[in-house]
Amino acid sequence: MSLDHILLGLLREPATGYDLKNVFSETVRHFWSARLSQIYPTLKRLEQQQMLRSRREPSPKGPDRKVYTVTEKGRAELLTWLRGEPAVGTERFAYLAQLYFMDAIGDIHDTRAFMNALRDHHSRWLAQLRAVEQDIVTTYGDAPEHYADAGFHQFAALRMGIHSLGSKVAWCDETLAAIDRRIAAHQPTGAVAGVDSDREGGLPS
Amino acid sequence: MSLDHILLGLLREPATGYDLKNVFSETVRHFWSARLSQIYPTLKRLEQQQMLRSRREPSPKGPDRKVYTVTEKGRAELLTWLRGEPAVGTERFAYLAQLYFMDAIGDIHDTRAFMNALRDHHSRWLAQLRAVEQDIVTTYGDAPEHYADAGFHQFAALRMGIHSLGSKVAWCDETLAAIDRRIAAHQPTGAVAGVDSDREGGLPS
DNA sequence: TAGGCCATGTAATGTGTTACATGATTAG
DNA sequence: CTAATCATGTAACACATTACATGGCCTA
Repeated sequence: MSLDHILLGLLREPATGYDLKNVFSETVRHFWSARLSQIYPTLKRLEQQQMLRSRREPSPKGPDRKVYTVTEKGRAELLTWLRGEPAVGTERFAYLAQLYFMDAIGDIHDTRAFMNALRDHHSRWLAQLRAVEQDIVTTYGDAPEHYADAGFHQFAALRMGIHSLGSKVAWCDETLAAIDRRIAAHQPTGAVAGVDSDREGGLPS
Repeated sequence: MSLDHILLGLLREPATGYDLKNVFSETVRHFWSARLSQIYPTLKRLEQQQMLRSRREPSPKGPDRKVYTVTEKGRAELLTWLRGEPAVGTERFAYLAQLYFMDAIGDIHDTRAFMNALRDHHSRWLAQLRAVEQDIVTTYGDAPEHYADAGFHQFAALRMGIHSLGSKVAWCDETLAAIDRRIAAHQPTGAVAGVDSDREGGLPS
């Protein structure tokens, strides 16, 4: 149900599906992904449910714009969601699933390459978030407690990304180091292949 | 597509849907969630696609068990997925979306309660993972580079959870402290309500 | 004139959740 | 006798992705 609420939240001011997609890719993308082709039907449905209202406007460039506004009912729904419990427990990390089963390949070098790619991905993303943070701090100062309400909340969400990605980069480094020790420990002794590749050798739950 | 692959990965040994659900809730649950009612149809589909094969067996207790085994095709599919790029970019944090828009409530105390609940959740979960880690270290030693292949990979996945949750607890603490400074800065001065609650006052992208 | 951006969507398919339905065995 | 665990699923609905479809305006 969250895309519904995100769109309601984003519609502080009237906007079109296209506008929302742009705002999305500038901000919300850091913690949520959605395609334009999902946004349009969702807006349509929210209008049917009287959460939104729309009017058509001519556009300077391109076809008519369909501008959406939140109704009272929509705002009430947004507030209900915001006042509810934190929506936890649905996190899914597909790449962790890959790592978890990666012993099936039977070559630790594949795992190394995988972790390297992950490190790279996370550290690029972290750099982006840090740049956004720098902009904010430069413009608004480094005391978020004095930001406007919206800014304060948005900054807090940004900080979570920075903490979280930082810890993931650290984890990648730790794991890469362990992989290297593992490779070093096995390679030079000329150990018999398969000695350690027992697929039954999992961990206890 | 990932539940498919997770089930293929989990089926190192033949097992039933019910067995898989149990293993799931003991291990994979840390990074993926799925209900039994999703597992059954998925197994059925994988069998139709010749990734799995099944046979019926009488059960000591309860109805017949339907035991699934991975076929060559299924194993090939698993390996293809494992050798692919890390599956990143689909992370969704519904609670961050809530926080991001929470200024709409207009009361920072709601945000405080929210962050507190979040801290609580994350620190409980962290404690669980640390307990699992303790068990492993006690049983297998503290040098994961010497674990068997499967254990090594599983331990690495566990470590990511510990890093990541630790950073989230730290983030909650940082944010709670900022909230408290914000409350302290506004409360005693008797500032005019709304002075800081300009909903236009977001952050630049 | 070619490619990108503005701006709208639909159709088909795939994935996931919730609720419902059944029934035997075992431990307290 | 009651509740938990074992063990199977279906049906309806909700949510998301991919591919397809259209077409004008602006810039290089």
